[in-house]
Amino acid sequence: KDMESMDACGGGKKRALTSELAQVLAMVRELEARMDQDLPVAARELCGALASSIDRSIRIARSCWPEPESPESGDWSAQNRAGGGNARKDAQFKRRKGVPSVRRQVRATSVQDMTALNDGLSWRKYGQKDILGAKYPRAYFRCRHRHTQDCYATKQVQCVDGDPLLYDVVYHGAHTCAQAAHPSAEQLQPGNAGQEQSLMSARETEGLQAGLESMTPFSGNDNGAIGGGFLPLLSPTSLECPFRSSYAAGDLGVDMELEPQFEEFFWNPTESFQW
DNA sequence: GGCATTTGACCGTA
DNA sequence: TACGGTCAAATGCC
Repeated sequence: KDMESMDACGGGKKRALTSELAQVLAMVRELEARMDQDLPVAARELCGALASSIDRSIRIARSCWPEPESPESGDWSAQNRAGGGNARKDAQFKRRKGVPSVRRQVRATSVQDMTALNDGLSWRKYGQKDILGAKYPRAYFRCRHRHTQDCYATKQVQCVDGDPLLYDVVYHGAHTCAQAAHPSAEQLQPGNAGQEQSLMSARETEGLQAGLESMTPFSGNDNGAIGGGFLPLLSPTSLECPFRSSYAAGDLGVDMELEPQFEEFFWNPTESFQW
């Protein structure tokens, strides 16, 4: 019966679930390796990523085997309705043909933690769009060295509907600029976004965050700060998507959906790309 | 003044 | 034709 239900499930969800479970397996193996190497901090971060991935697997599974009485499954359905379905979003993410893309979901564990959005590379915001059916606008960034070094890497950042701490970050194309040669593999590994001090300068970091902050549909406050805290900037009605002007290091979780050809990248970034 | 962001307009794709 | 992605002029900040 489960298999019948699974058949009723969309092929995209099957693939997503399979991919998610494969990532869980890979992370468990990585966790084993790190424990053997006596790297408790790295192992703890991997645990965060694992938890996020498992959570996503559960959500996907619930969408295949609904639990009507479960408020979470209700939220999931509501999200699908609001967004026109994840399949539509996925299609948008894969829209550009010929340009490899990486979809990475970054979760901040608290409003104090936005380190997950810092990938150590220099981006410049070039646009923002309201997306049909999406609660929050999508911000578009491209490599700062686009014109000087012909680096055509871009990324899109969007707050996930229904989860103010979860951000969809979609990377298109690989960096070909000089800065791409500098980020360490650790920085590009899932879960390590905030562990080491970023190569991104303070101003660049602010730029990224300012870009994200600008996603708010209202702008009544200069910088979003309220008495040492931070104004939630994406929702006019609730404390959602709390982009802020500074952040502290902390635990974070990272979810990823990878194009097949990019899966290797996040686990062996230096081997998969010529930086 | 230089640089970054904002935002309306335009373009390509489905 | 609708929508997402990008461009580029306008604007703001340091």
